[in-house]
Amino acid sequence: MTPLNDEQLHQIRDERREQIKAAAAQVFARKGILCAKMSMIAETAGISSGLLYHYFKSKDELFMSLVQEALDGSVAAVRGVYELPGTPIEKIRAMTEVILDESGAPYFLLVHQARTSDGVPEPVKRLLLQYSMDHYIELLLPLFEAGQRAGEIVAGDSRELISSYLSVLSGIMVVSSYGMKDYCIPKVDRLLRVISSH
Amino acid sequence: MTPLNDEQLHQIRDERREQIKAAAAQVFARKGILCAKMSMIAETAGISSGLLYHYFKSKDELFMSLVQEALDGSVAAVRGVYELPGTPIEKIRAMTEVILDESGAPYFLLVHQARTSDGVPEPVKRLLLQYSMDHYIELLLPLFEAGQRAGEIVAGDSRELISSYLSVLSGIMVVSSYGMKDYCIPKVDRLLRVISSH
Amino acid sequence: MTPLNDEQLHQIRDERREQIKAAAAQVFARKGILCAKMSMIAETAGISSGLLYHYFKSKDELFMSLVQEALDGSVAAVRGVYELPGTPIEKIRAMTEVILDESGAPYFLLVHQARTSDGVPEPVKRLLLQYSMDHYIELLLPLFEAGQRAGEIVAGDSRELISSYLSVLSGIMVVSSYGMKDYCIPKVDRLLRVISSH
Amino acid sequence: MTPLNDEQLHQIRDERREQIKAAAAQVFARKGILCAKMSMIAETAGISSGLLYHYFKSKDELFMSLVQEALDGSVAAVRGVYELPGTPIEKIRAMTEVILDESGAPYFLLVHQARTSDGVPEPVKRLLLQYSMDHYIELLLPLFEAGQRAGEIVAGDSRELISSYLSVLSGIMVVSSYGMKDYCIPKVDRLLRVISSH
DNA sequence: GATGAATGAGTGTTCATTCAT
DNA sequence: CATGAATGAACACTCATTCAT
Repeated sequence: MTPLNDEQLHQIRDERREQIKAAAAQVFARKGILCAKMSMIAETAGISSGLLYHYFKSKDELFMSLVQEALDGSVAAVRGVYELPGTPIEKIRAMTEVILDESGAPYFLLVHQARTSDGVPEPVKRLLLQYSMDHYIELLLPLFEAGQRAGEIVAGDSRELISSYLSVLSGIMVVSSYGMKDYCIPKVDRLLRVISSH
Repeated sequence: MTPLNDEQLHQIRDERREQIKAAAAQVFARKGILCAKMSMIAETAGISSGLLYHYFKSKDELFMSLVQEALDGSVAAVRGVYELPGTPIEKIRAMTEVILDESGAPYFLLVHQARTSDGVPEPVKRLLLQYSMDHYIELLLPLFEAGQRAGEIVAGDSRELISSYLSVLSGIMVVSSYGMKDYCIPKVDRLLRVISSH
Repeated sequence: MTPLNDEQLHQIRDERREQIKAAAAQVFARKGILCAKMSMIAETAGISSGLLYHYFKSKDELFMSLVQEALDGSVAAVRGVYELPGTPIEKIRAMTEVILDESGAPYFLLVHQARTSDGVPEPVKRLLLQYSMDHYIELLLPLFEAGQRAGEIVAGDSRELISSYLSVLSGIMVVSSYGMKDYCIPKVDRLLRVISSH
Repeated sequence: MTPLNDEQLHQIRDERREQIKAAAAQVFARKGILCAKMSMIAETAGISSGLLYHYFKSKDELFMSLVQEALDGSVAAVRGVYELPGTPIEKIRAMTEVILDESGAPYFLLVHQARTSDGVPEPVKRLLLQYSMDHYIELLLPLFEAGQRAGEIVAGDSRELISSYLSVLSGIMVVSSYGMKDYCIPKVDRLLRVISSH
């Protein structure tokens, strides 16, 4: 009796969800929650605005699901640094390249928007508290300390060093995420000078 | 009962305009054009929203006049770097400190918003074309080249160097402009490592 | 694999229609036309919302078919009062009990909704004109007049008496139809006092 | 400097609020919260829909303020019964006349809608708990008991008697509140028969 | 026959802007 | 000059209805 079997239906739903999430990530990243229009997300995704609500209960829920995913991904990416080959500074260089690789830009901006915009729903705020910058600093601490011991990274307060480096990277990501020619993404080697002992 | 004379009226008018612009700069910087509400600007300025329209024809005009001012100011500030005492790198260090000094943050953010937000009125876009990053690069070129000749600044493509440095500074300004504990403003010395030859 | 024959199809169709009408009566009675959602009717009936439209062209048509049925049933019920055993007042008492018996409540409410809601489609309005309160008064007139002649019912304008009694009954049905503890259904004897001569 | 003085402003605001409340009472009473459209209230009040929101934060708040007022008024009216002249049954007759007087109908319906509709905001539900039917029964208890002692009111469970009478009255109000010729408001004497000992 | 994905018109609400005072 | 009441266009979200499968 069922005209489309469960598997087909499931596949359609999944595809649509991904299609919507991709469109939404782009729009939210650029505009922030308040300024992002659902109609614009729908248009970007190539669907009617009504259909958006078959897949996500509300703008807030859609935003939250994206932020959740971005945060999970970013933690995984940072954790993954330990699997990379090479000395500490080489690992950091590889991680930096991954971060600056523009494919992750929308997600970076998304989290930035979530951290800095008004109108962020309360559940997202709670989520962000769990993924504060300190969280990332702790994740990277062993790596930087190893680098310092190896003489590859300048001596000094490691947490402050990591915080500075991440702020620089975040800043670059944010300003360069708009596809504007005004800002450029510096070469990785230049950025590494901030922390390397040369 | 005595009607105010022209001069007094003019003075009131000027004071009000400044009062409004200060409030608007703050609100626009934090929210972007689209999300900044005229009512919020009025409230911040301590006046009625209706009065806003006696002084500025529209939100767009108000925004544009602020961007104009911020751009003029930033050019003046960058030009001023040549008046600062010391060697090239010392001048750059001083300029960096001024930029990162939070007092200039609202204007910086304002220009950033103007460059990256949607909904920016066409005249503002034209304005920004005249003040592209290249414009600042040209202004700073003699200084950086002098620094390179003096051996204070790493050798290499000076334009690319300046562009990278400005992007890093801009990024830091943007991410740290929200008073969030997540991002930190690195020490100036750390940032200078990006360009200095040590 | 063997396709169902016409008779079986017809039977399925009829069963479905009844299933839908039962669900719809319940939902319309509680919410009114405008607030009743087709999705809610579908869910109550245990079918997909799309299927609703195989059986009823539109919400309005579904509503109208229910109202038609409820009106026909109510006329039949009132006509049936003459078949009941006993004296006029005993017949009326029996009828009152049937009316207040909650099993008929959904249909009663349905007609009430049809009479009082906005958004009632024009054809339904025309239908209701044919089944005005006067129609019921005429049906009951012989019974009440017999009661008056028998001294069981208070003397006076019989039409006004019937109208008052029906209004009281309708009112009770409506306010008590929500399963709320705030309103109670009075004992039949109490209500009969309105018309009985004691 | 202030162009309209506070008093004038206050007066305009009060007038508008009353104008809106009158329109809203009418629309809410007829349609219930969910089906009442703010645009319709605005139209009924003769103002733009935007202006509604200068005076009431939301549909819910508007609804609640009306329900609050209606409940306060109804309690005051019932309490006022003790100030009326005459014997207990005469007081009740007077009170009944006041209730059935159509001027209060919209408020009656409003409370009815609040008690029975879906979509009633939580604060209103809490309000209604405080003004349950039991509340009114307690208010009227001394009066009915006095009537019973005086032999004017039939003996029996007074609370049940009051509850029945109020249900009958409420029902009449509700069904007759739509300005429909189908239902009539019975004469007060007829309704009093429900409780009087004759 | 049966499903549920898809659409689009309509509703509650916000906000830039105007205007009477 | 100054106010805030008033408007209307725009946006988030809902729901009757259609249609491919």
